[in-house]
Amino acid sequence: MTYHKRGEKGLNIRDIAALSGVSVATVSRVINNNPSVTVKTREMVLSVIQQNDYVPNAFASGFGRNSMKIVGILCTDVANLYYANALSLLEHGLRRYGFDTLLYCTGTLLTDKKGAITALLQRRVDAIFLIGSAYREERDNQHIREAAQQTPIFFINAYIQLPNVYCVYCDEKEAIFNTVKQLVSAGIKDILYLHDMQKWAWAGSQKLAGYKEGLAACGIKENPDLIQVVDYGINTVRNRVTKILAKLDEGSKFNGILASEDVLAIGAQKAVLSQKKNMDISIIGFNNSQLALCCTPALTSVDNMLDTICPMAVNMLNQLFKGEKISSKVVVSATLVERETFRIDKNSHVSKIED
Amino acid sequence: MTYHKRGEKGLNIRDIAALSGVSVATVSRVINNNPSVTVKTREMVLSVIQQNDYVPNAFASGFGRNSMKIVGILCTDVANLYYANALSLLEHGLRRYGFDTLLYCTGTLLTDKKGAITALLQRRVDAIFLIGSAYREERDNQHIREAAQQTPIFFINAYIQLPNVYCVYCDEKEAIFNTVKQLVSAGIKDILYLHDMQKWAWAGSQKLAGYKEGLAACGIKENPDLIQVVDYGINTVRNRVTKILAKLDEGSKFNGILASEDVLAIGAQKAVLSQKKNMDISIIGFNNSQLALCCTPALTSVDNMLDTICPMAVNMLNQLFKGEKISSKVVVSATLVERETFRIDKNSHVSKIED
DNA sequence: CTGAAAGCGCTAACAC
DNA sequence: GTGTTAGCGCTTTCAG
Repeated sequence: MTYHKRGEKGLNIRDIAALSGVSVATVSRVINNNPSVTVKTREMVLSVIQQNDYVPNAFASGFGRNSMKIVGILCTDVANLYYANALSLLEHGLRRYGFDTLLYCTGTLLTDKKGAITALLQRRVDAIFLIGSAYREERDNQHIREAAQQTPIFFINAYIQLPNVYCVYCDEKEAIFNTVKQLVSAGIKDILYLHDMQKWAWAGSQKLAGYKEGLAACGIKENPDLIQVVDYGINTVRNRVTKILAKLDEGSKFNGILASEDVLAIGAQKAVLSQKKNMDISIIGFNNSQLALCCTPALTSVDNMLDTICPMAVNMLNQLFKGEKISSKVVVSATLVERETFRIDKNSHVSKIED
Repeated sequence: MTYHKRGEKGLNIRDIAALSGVSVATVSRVINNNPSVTVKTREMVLSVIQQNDYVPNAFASGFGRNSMKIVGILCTDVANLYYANALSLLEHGLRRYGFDTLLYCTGTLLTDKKGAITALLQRRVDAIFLIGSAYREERDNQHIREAAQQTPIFFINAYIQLPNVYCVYCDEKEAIFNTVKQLVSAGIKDILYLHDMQKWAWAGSQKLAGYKEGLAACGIKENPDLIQVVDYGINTVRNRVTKILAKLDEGSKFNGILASEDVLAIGAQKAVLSQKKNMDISIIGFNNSQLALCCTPALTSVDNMLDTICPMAVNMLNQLFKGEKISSKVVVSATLVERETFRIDKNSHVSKIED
């Protein structure tokens, strides 16, 4: 790290200025497309830049300008299709507005989540996106509050009320609520509800509440045996459901399965498919991921609208930077994507579900 | 963008120095855990930092140090599980070495791929990772060569020979070759090969070559009808295979399917499953993605070893920075993950495949 | 339209 | 051990 010497790292703006016989200010103007430069001068400088393969240093530039044109995105795990999808949508949107994306896969440990936010603050990112409700801590969100004092924070699919944080999410409680009603309208009244609670507490409890209230709204008494907390994973769910199916006759029975995640639904489906007897059980997943397309019969799934949420959040960021006022909370409704494991029309004679 | 004034952006190192009654150098030392500072002074400064919520500017720091501790990662599409997986593995590895990850999802257009590389160069990233063979252009890789003059480039699962670029990949040709041999040993001699050629030309042709050579090695004459170029997508493949199955009797027949991607294999599986007659067709996918677990029967798939490739590449980067010599090319062998759609033991009486 | 010069926040010689 | 100070490469006022 020898100092006081340069050149090994390529040319800088000063070199280009010298080579073009203009000042650094002019070169800077050319680089930044500042109109107040003669066409002649501009082309001159440009050609010097070309010929010398000059690559302006974006950080020095952002450093001077006090904006790095970078936003940080946090998710617990990109290898999970849901986050990968959200990330993909956000990244594309942000790039269109000229922002680069700094990615942090934090896992679910609080210290790591905090660490990522601190690092992002040190990087002086222009904004932070938090994907999923894993970033809304149950107890103490002080670190979010503090971070938001430095830079705007966007929650994707989670809600929390804090200054300078903006939440855009899908109403998953309502989504489950409606889905339950649709199942019931189709004559499916005994619904096994599968969810993985341990993480993402907030979203999990929202969905569960939707299930319970949905049943209540239909005048159905909830059966505790039909609410199953499972570990995330196809096989664990498969085993669990297989066991439940085995003692079906003994007590609780069900003719529908609603899961808080496609993976769980698929695990359940495998359990059902492996039964000897040909059971007619409707299954509905959640997230409408690619996985829902891979299983056979293809999984009907609740779409939590990442396609609309993510671009929306990006737009909001842009408006914010333009100085416009933006809402601190926007919530969109989910959509049921019907595939082979449940169809509204096929299962009932009501073609529309009324509220 | 008012200049010549500060404070609105928070404190800087000079403020902390003043508040602690020491010099900026000392504060810098404290921040960077430089041991040559009295415990007393250190704690003093630290407490001042704490009390004032001072957040050092990582860019100014990297700027001085001439390393941003950032690496750029390019992939064509994070929403694709394969890339998401690779990204996840790389990101984790890099973070352990203190690097942040700048993500670019470039798509497959050359201009966008070039643009991303240029942007990364402007960001002065410490290295660039390119995931997948989509970044190895068929004709002209001049931009890669030039970029590599500025910063080391790592290809993940692709090979190209250029100064300062390092390739770590899985020998997919060999993988397909061996798989064909295993199928044949199991008595499956008529193998429908499904691949999507249009993009990732290099990887695609490698695999195809593996298929052809595999057949040749087994003394089987290749049947052009059994080599199908398809578009990526479950349903398009499903339709294609359904058509082929329909006219099975007319000409070509097959009792095995080998696909260059799990998604294709799953599409084919759906076609097979929907046949009336109970067909015994072995299916093997490629990538060993989560999708392979979702379908029923679960898909046997070739694992191209991202789990070993990615950490390995990260290690190499680290060695490179430590000044050690690293190999410009490391290639690992694939592994066949047996699931329900094909089992070596079940299908043949050879428990081991000999070369 | 162009140039001179003062920063941006931090690092690392070098001197004490 | 600690302080002084000259940069890092670029932006932006302010004069001209």
